[in-house]
Amino acid sequence: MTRRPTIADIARAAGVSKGAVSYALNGRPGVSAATRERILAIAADMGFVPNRAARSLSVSSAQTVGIALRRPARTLGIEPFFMELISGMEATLSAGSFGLTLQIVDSPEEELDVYRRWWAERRVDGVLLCDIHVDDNRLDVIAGLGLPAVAVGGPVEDGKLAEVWHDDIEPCREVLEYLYALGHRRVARVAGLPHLLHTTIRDAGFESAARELGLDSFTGIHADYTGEQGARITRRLLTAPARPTAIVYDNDVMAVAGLGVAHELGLEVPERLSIVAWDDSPLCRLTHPTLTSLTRDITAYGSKCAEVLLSLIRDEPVAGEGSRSIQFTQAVLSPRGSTGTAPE
Amino acid sequence: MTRRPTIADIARAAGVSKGAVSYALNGRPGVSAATRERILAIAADMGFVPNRAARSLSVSSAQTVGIALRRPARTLGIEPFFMELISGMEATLSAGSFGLTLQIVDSPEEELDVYRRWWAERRVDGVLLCDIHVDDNRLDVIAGLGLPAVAVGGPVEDGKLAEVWHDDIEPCREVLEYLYALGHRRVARVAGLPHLLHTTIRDAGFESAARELGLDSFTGIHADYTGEQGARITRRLLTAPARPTAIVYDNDVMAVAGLGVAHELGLEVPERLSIVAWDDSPLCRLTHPTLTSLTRDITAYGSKCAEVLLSLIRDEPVAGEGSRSIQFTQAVLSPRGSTGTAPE
DNA sequence: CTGAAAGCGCTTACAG
DNA sequence: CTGAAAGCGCTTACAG
Repeated sequence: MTRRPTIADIARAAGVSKGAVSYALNGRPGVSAATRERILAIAADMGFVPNRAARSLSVSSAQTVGIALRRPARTLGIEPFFMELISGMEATLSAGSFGLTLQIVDSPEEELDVYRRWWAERRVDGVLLCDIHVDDNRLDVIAGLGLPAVAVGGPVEDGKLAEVWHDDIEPCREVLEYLYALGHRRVARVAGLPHLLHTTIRDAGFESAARELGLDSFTGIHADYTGEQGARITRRLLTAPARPTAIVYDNDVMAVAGLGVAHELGLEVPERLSIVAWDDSPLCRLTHPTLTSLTRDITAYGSKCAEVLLSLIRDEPVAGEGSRSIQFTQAVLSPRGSTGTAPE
Repeated sequence: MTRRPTIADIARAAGVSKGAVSYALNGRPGVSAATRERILAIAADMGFVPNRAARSLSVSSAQTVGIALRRPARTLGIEPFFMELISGMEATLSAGSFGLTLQIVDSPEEELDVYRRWWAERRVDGVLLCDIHVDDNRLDVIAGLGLPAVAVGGPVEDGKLAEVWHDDIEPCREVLEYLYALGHRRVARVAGLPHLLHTTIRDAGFESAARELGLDSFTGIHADYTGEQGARITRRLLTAPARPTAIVYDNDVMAVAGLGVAHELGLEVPERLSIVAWDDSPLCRLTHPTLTSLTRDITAYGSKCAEVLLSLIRDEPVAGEGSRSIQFTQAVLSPRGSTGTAPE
């Protein structure tokens, strides 16, 4: 167990004051070039790394960002979305030498408690808010604390928090127009949780596109992103009279489950049923046929969210953006094997 | 932006010294019951939460545990394994009011740098080591630092680090005996990365079980856990002469990809090909047919690893364990739709 | 049982 | 340009 050197050790070795060491290490004026060099050399030689807690206590900054994830562990596990998102966030954070603290919570109340505690403990300098709800009370609480935060999703556009979102309306239209062109007139959608903001946005987007195209029927049923519900609802849809010829899913997991049900019922995909997934994880290329899906770069999205949060924390303007409501690249359709012309 | 109260504020309000407040808050002797009550009431009233950095600096403990994940983001995302593992760890850590710091790294060198930096910064009190390799040099580095750590996997049994592992030999035997009983004589395995310790253990386990059972052929091919490689190798296996009648995969993702290839080649599962997955994530129940798999409770495994690490950090004996090499419940076979009697 | 003081390892005004 | 000192918010021996 090696001893960890402190600035006092360096100061002693260099024959200067602790203050001088601090100035030299932080590239601030107050020491001559020669002294600075000498101090830096000694610090490097000793393998000096500043004690985080001491630094945090002095500058009142944790150099850490927090993320609280709700969802039950089992759901989180299978959703490639979150790991990809976190990977992207983490890459940007560690490039800015910020750490990421992760906590998994069971309820909205617990989540708010975590934010309050983090803030009170000064454990984090900011937070990344996932799964934005309709009338999300977290925004008020966090804005009330004065804790820098970025809403991962939206747009809420109430000005309380910074947000990074993508247009979901246009992709809805793109999907339905594509299916329409393939001859589909009865389309169903297995949607996400109804209280999530992006679900309601997609609800509206699909509804209006379906109306404008004049589809014979468009049914939307809300689910919880799990394979179980995806399978159950698909089974119900496919065994009803006048079943849909195409189903659009709000995530990849439910789409894979839906494909399984089609196999189970002996309905060939895409000959007798077309399937479209939202979120193009590797999961969509695992199946046979591969799944047509709405692709977005989730890792890049996570990076962007982290980048905006760092700007906020550093009190800098967000690079290249005029407002705190930032639109990210929208999802685009990647046609694959699971979609084809509608059966007559 | 509310002001965060400090012990000085409480001391002033209670008319006592900061020391007394600290004793009262931490349940230590040094204050009368009456004073303690009063201080606690005032603290609660002010919504006092101790500043983490100040506490850490005093007691020289970060109340935080670190985990560094290697793998490319894309692979991490789709592997349900890691999110489940992290969920389990996090639950135990937050129950012990420890935080979890997550960093994703690109190379073994970077990973070691992260540990060294965490240690030097006193940013974490211990680390959880994933993906234990054959001749894993991380064990030496971490033991050298004197950083408390738990190896998630093993057994390495060199005594350098605490470890939580499960017997992989017996499950290998269980799978092959099961397939043998179903009449399978030509079995293949799509294995994990060859430098991972558990891969080599399974290699040996399968080899010896195959020999003892007297299978006609047992082929093992190493892969990288991705769907792409799982699919490619499966395609190669199934198009070769004297193709196997059953394939065992080292993870769920490759097994799902393998099932896709079977569909693609028009080989009915399980009539003409049986498939077994290792690690029973919800992914295995998403497909049709559902996948027979080796089930282990990964969330509970993560919890156990965190529990052992907390014991180490607190310098307590590990509850109910005699040594630092702890065996966890082994995986058991969960037969589902993807396995059946061998074709004649 | 209680208070005043020193210390954890940094940063940062403030004098020389 | 440099040094001595105070301060961040806790904890903890040490006197009374």
